[in-house]
Amino acid sequence: MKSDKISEAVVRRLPIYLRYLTELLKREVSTVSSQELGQRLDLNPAQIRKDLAYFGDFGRKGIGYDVSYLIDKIRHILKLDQQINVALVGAGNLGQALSNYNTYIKDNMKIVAAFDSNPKKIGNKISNTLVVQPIEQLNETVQNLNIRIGIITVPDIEAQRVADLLVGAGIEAILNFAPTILKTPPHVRVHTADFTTDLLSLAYYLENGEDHVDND
Amino acid sequence: MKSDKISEAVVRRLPIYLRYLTELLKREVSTVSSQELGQRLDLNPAQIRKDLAYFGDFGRKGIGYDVSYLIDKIRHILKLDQQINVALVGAGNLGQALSNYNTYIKDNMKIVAAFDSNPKKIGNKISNTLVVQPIEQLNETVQNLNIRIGIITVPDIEAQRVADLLVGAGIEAILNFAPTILKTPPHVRVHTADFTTDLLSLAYYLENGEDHVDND
DNA sequence: TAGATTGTTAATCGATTAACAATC
DNA sequence: TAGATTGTTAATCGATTAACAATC
Repeated sequence: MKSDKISEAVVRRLPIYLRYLTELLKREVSTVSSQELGQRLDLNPAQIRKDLAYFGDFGRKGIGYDVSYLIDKIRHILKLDQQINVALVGAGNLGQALSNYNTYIKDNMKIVAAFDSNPKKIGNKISNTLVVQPIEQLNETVQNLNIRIGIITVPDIEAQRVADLLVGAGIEAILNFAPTILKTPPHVRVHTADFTTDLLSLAYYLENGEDHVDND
Repeated sequence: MKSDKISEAVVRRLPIYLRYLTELLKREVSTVSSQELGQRLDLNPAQIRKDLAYFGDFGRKGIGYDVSYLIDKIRHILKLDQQINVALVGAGNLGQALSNYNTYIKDNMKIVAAFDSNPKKIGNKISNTLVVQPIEQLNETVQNLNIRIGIITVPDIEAQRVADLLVGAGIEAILNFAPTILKTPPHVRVHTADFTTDLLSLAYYLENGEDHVDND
């Protein structure tokens, strides 16, 4: 077992392993090799072995990895062996879309509260179980329900203000869908899920429709 | 001016520069230095200078970058000086959310058609201008409207089938929101926008709520 | 001119991949 | 035993950062 600082790149691959392993489990596959994993996930087998070896000796030489055992281990590493409560701030279209993914997020991570600042939206049901609360109630609810992660799906201009609220309420991590670089204290982890960046950068890779000249 | 192979990391930063520069333009700031950009965007100034220098000498020593000029240049690099048409496949909650972002995507990239396989959704209006078409019409519409990018917001199991359809219709790039590794020919660029990965990996960085023991 | 800031080279840092002994 | 596959070290590759001459 190693215990250096684990790189972000490694951590981001863990959920990808977890998802595919869960699929294998459902198909009652009991063992898998780094080779097979790599083929399916478009990753180098050595990289997969190395990633996993950071956390322990989970495999068996000559055999591979026990699917069910590895799932348990990764879930533990990701702290998903306990339920993690999540707050959604912003009950617009995107927020609503995410709340419906609750079913997919069967990994012990659950959106347990939704907030919006628009009075018209307060009291609305989004998804089967979530009722939109006024944002003024965020602090109290976060503490009562032991919410540890916040998802921000509000418009750009409100994002920083919401982040401050979440941080003030004691949240530990934020998933930010607004295209803003949030300023947060160092103990709060922020991941940015900005699809406009993904989309616009795609254009770069299009075939040049126009002339292909090197103008200065 | 350089002209090696540009790394993916560089290309992904271009839209980030573009967005902030646009904000500066709106505020009538005419010049900006790599230092200021770096501060605001949480990036190393040297990295910003290097990124931009791959494409040309856009700055002026002792002065910085002309905001308006740099915007034009980046838009050109990203091929956003022409309109890029986009198709949305999957008119569920997420697809609907994205179609409303059309206003935000003022950068000449526009969702011009939406498709779904669910007969109940055909004919529905999503966003102000988009009417959901049956997926059988995808091939024809993509060709008629010169659509070059496809966004996949269908359930996991349908994602690969839809990708095949898009590729068959001659699309050049795909933004995939389904948590599936798509198999596509090498000339088709695929970006994955999988927020479940972002969300689950956040859990890793939470403070250990449980005991902090190194069990084997 | 003096101060500021670029473009670029060299140095550093980090991540991926290859290779292979250990061993099931 | 022979074949397969891990865990890990070493080699490679690529990306970030520091430093500075050029110059506005």
